[in-house]
Amino acid sequence: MSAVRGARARARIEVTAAIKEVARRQLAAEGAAKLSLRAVARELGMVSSALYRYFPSRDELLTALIIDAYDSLGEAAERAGGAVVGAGPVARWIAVCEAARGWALTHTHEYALIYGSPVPGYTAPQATVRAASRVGLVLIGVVRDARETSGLAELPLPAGLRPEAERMAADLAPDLPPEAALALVAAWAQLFGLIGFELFGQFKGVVEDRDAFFRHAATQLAHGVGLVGSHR
Amino acid sequence: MSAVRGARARARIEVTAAIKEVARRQLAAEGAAKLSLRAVARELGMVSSALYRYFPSRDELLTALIIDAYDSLGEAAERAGGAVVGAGPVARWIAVCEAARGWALTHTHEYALIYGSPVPGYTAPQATVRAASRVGLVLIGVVRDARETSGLAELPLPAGLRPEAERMAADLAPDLPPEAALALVAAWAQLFGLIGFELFGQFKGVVEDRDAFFRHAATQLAHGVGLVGSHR
DNA sequence: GTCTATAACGAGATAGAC
DNA sequence: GTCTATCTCGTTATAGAC
Repeated sequence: MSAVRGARARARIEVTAAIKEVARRQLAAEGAAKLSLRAVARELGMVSSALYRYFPSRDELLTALIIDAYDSLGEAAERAGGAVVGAGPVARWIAVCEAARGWALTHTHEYALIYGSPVPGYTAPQATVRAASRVGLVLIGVVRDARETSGLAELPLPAGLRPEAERMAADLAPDLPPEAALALVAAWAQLFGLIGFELFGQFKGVVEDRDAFFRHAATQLAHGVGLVGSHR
Repeated sequence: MSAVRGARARARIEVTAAIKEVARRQLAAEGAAKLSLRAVARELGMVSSALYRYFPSRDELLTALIIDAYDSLGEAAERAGGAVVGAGPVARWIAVCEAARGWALTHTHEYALIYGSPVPGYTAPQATVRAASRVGLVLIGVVRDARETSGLAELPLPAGLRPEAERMAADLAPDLPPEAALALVAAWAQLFGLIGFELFGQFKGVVEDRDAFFRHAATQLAHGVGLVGSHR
């Protein structure tokens, strides 16, 4: 009985994974807007109605793909942040940024899914928020650790932004000073500006040595959030 | 004869404009991936084959929309940069950034078209490059002027990046020091990271006072490219 | 209980004959 | 330029296999 349940559960997991894999291929070929349950079913040798046992709607399949993408990126960032605990905070920051960029370069279409144009007619449910925040949390962690070891540089905080910055800090990192939370959110967005521009072709004809360019920009971002010290 | 030609030319311009306007509405409703000449024709009461007299293919229509979007954004940035010539360089920089953000907030779908995920199966032709560079040129102009008046702060230039930075400067702004060109390209990408995150919903639940937040981030970007002085 | 297959719906796109 | 026949799609109801 429980063995049967186990077998069934295993089969279910496998089919679910196969569906998502094929859907990701479709994503790459046709884009998220044209992701079609029928085409996925066809490629799997199933009938479209059978997919509804696994995903109650096309939008739920999209949501699953989005969450998977955020988690995959988040895991890459977390791994990178954990692998260099011994190094200085700037080096750790750069490692996390480079992990995010590396993931994006090897998962172009999943990146487009989560950070590119919204899919028309689809609105991301609350369920995606947790996964979406993972990279940001890693960056926060780097700054938090740096504060305890090397210390943080002084950061500006315009009077008008103090309430906003304090709310941000309360929500995201209660142990950090508000100006650090503020700078972190900005750096977080700017990081993905760099990655997106490279990925989506805006650097064509402009930036040649993209590895070195990114490393330098990431270093500047690190300084922007108050990290200090050599990046070696 | 020439009057007829004039009338014909005028009609052609009007129809072309109408086609693009309807196409932009489609862009908003269905996304660029699903932009269909047939649907545009239907909405105009024309037959799809008639559209081919104006745009030889769907891709050419897309290209026209992309160039229009870049030009519209570029014009907004240029106007903003020109309107505050008297002010300090930081204020000018912020004005240009805010113009870009303002345009993006009021032209969400056109923004998605040019800075969002690439349209599957479409590759932008060389013809889009000129229009795409306009915002960047305005930012370069602000730094150029600042260099002659208030001067620029010192900027870092890692040894390994010197060749890249010199090539950038040669291509984009031969009168600027290489480290300024480097910082400008990074700031340019980061600016659109901020705008894209706000537009595409990444700031939901994170940034509340978005006007003030953006102004602060833009100020930091200004400092990042070496601009100095008050932002009043 | 859990799954897959058949068939159908209403809507929309598409190709080709006329 | 119009019409029609044939495709696609998401989704549901239903019936039967394991």
